[in-house]
Amino acid sequence: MKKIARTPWFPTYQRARQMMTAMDGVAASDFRSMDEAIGKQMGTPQSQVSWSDPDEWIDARLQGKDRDLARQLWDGPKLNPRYSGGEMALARNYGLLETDTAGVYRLTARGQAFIAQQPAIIREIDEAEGITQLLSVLATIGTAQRKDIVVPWMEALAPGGDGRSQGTMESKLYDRLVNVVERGLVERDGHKYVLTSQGRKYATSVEVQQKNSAKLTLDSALATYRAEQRSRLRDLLRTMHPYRFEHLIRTLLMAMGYENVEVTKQSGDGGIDVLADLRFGVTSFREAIQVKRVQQNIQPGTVNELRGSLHNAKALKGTIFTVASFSKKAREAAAPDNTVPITLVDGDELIDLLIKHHIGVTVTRVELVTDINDQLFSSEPMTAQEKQDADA
DNA sequence: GCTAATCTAAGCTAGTGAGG
DNA sequence: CCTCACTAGCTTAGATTAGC
Repeated sequence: MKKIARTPWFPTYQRARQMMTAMDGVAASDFRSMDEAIGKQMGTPQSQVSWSDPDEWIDARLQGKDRDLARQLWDGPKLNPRYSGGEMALARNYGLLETDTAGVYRLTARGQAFIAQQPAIIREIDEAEGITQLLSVLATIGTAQRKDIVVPWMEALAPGGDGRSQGTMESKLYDRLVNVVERGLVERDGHKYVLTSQGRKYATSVEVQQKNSAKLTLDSALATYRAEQRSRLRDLLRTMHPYRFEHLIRTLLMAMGYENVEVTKQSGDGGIDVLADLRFGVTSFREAIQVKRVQQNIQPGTVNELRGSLHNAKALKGTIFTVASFSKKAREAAAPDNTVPITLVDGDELIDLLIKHHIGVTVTRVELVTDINDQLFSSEPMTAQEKQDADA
């Protein structure tokens, strides 16, 4: 899966535009040469080298063409040549700047669109770099510190995480917050970040476009996933050992609130596999359960056999569990007039019960923000009516 | 066509200083 | 005074190239 928010040292778009404009027409080899010359002089944590003031170091540490290019970047757009990696990575990752046959950097059509701030390309990059997801998170949680944002943001990018550590994502988040603050989408007050009305508008417009399609994709993916898990459960139920199956039903009955649940002897059970008591207030009655782990649909004979042995087992009621299904005649036989009804539980219902009572399965709940109340976050002042409602 | 060497992009984290 | 934000540089995974 393609990771969202991949560009390292994610720059502000303002700086990226300046960098790309400055690099248009520069030979890629010249840039590489300057980058290498700088790289060779980088320090270590023990003997640190300062790169914060290019006016100081460009002349002292670079010569010739390297020096000229560094000057070009610094004197004009004030881009520190030491920290140009992010801008170049962005340009590379999204095909904004490419080398021509002569090895010279040229703005592509996409690059020109980006510099002209055309919404389509900006939105595409925002999407791939986790900006839109970040705005959504902020819209949901309101004013927040970075530490409050990072986990929900990671979840929004890749539910369950994508292998990158929280520390990594914290630094990525920092870069992206700087980016959205620069664009006026988010306002920063000390450690607190909050969406501006412009940011809210942008987040909403992106969401309205995405919501339907994203929600549909999610729904269909969930439906497919559920169907796959059910089908797997059904396969396992069909092949599991019959005696294990009886015990599985026993566990299920206990989870459902039955008492004194016992699996009867494996042979000579007169069609009864499990006995259990069901309590109703102060009284309780005995229920006899027949378990059929067979592929074929259950026929009326099985129903009648169970009903016949209820008396011997001192049971008032009977239930048949199967992994398959019941024939039409069997269903008729189960609920005739004047005699004791027999409850029938087929494979589908059984799987529902196992999932509902978490027997043999682990169920994870997924929390989704499915709608955002635009009115509540409106940039317009409150109307008199709204004020009145709020007070009431 | 395979392996080793080299290169590149991106992740990690120590250290420092600001904020509450 | 402690926690959090941020910088800066090292390390490493993965891709690419060279050598056999």
